[in-house]
Amino acid sequence: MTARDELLDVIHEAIILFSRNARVRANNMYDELSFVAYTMLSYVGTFPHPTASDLAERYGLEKSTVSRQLSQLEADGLLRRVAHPSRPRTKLLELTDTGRACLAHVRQHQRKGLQERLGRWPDEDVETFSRLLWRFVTELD
Amino acid sequence: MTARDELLDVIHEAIILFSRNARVRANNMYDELSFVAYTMLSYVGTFPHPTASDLAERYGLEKSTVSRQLSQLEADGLLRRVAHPSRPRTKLLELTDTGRACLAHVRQHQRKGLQERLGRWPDEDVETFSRLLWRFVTELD
DNA sequence: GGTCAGAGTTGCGCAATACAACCTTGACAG
DNA sequence: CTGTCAAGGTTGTATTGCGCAACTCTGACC
Repeated sequence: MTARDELLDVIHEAIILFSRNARVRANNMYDELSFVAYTMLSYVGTFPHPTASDLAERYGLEKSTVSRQLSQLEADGLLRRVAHPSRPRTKLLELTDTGRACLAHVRQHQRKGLQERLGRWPDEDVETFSRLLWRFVTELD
Repeated sequence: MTARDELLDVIHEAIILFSRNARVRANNMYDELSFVAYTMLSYVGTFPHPTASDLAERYGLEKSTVSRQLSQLEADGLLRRVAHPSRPRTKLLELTDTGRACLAHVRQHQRKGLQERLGRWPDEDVETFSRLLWRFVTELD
């Protein structure tokens, strides 16, 4: 086993801890939103007027899954599905005011949590970590 | 919003992608093991003769969840629950030969996958990423 | 001897997800 | 003009992972 292999194993174990962790902490992210709910709201907040299919593609989910999640969010008054101006079967997603407020609130909360977690990290490490982590998650061909 | 806040937001979005990703890829990790199954086998492989409670604590899971997963693994012939020499109600976990082989196989596969994903990363970045990621996931007080 | 704590297991229910079947409507071939 | 098809979603059904609460043992301690 090469030195690089050992690094890969550390990364792999870290991924597992990471995922478990995320799953556990996910559902009390902030007790107004579940992990999935937040994920979707956040996407709509960042890329205005996406379709359900966009979401499905981005996160590798089934369209049925996305559909149901969106129904829930709509029922909760956090987003709307509005008709596409030209394509009739297509619906565009947009946040309601409540949704926007809720998102901002949770984001604030998240940022604070991360800040605490990285409290003693020097800026330089945070910068490096952010860059490498982002490269890692988007490195999918 | 400070520069650090922006980094935190990148990290946060990366975490989301990461988790979604992990969840999706998790279940066809290698079609012999589920994500949870692998997680537990791997732990037993690394820290010999743990108890179910050790697993629960490590991964922040309910003991009931762990118990059921272990039953499944035992039924599949991948591990055994053997009596603790002195504490009667306690059971120690150990891999069967099949379990060990299966674990080695999946690990090999994982390593290859990671290697491809990080193919063009210089050793130095892999080293840094490994170190920071590990620090991050274990930074939980 | 009676209560208690530790380690697990089981009953029950929920949430996220996939897969497959279906609906609706525009587009395009003949 | 009609028939087939693809795009975008929704609904039926089943599975999986998980938590909470109740329960079972069994040794320990007062």
